[in-house]
Amino acid sequence: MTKRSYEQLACPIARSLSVLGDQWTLMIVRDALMGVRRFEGFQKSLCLSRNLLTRRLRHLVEEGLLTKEKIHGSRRFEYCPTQKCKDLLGVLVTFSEWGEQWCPDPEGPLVDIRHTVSGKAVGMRPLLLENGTEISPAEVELAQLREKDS
Amino acid sequence: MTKRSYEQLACPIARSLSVLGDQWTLMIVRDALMGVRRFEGFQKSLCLSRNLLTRRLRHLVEEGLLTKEKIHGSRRFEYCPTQKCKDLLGVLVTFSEWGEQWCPDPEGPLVDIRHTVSGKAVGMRPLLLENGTEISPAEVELAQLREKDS
DNA sequence: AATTTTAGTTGACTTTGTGAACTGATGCTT
DNA sequence: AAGCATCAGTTCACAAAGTCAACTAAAATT
Repeated sequence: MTKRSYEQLACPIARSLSVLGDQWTLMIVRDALMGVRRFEGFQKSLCLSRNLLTRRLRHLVEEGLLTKEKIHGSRRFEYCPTQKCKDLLGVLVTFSEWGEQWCPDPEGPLVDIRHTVSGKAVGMRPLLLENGTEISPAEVELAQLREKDS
Repeated sequence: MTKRSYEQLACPIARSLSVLGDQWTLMIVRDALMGVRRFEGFQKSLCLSRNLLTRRLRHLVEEGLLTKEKIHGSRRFEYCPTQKCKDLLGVLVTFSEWGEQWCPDPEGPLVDIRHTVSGKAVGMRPLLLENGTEISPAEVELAQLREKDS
C-alpha cells in the first residue's frame, strides 16, 4: 500500500488506517477470518484484479497480518491469519453492526458472527475499562490530547 | 467515492466498506467526531488535497453522515455529524484499540476516547447479545450464511 | 502424457489522487 | 468605506493506483 501522509502521526486510528484503510485490505481480512486461505479463493470471492491481489497479499504478509505457509504434503502454500489479523475481529464486528443498522439489505445478512460455544450472535458494546460497566455511546467523547508534529 | 464491485453484496461489512472504505473517509469522520466542522479545519488537520476533500465531504453528505448547515448569524456553513456518523464511534474505538496494541507509538496516544460522565477510558468488548455475558474473541467465528449472487 | 488448476506477471488503459495556482465570496480592521 | 485576510471551493497538469485481459510456468489431476 502507498505510504499515507498521516502514517507516522501519533493517532492510533490513523496508524490503523495506514495499514488497513484501502479499498480491499479489510475485505481480504474478512475472507481470511472466514477461512479463505489461497490466492484463487480470495480472487474468486472478491473479484478484484489479480495483480492488485498479489500486492495486497504481499502487503498483509509484510505487515504481519498473514503468513505464507507451505501446505502440508504439497509444494503449494496458503495465507494464514496471525493473531494480529484475528484481533481485527472487533473491527469487523463493529463494521458489521453499523452496516446492518444503516445500510440494511432486505435479504438479510450474508455474514454472521457467532460464539462457537453457545452458538449465539456476538455484538460489541462500549464499556468502561476499569469496572466493566456498560455505558451509552452518547456519553462517549473523542478528544485530541496534543498537537500533531507537522 | 467510486462504486465498488462488492457494493450490492449482501454482506454488512462489504456494505459498510463501500461507504467508508477509502483512504480518507474515516479520518474525516474521526475529525468530525472530535469537533471539526469546517472545510479549512478538515484540510489543515488532514493535509489532503482540497479538491479531494470537496468530493469526500459531498460524498459524506450524500450518504447522510454529515449535514451541511448554515452557521447561526453568518452566511457560511459547517459540516455536522449525524447519528449515522456518531454511530461510527464503535468502529473508531476498535480501530484505536487495535492500533494501540499492534502499531504502538512511543509517544503514546494522540486521540483519547473517554466517558464524559466519569472521565474514564472507553474500550469495546464482544458480548453475547442476549444476556450480556462477556466472551473470549477466540471463541468467536465468522461464517458465510449463503452464496453470493454473482 | 495431456489437461486443468494455481499463482502469479505483464502491459495497455482508465480512474483516482496530488499540488499548486486561481476565484470570488465573506468577514475583519482601521 | 477601503483594503486585506480568510474561507470554500474550482481548475489544470501531473503522478499514482486500479482494472482488464492475456500470458506464463509450475503443480496437480485424469
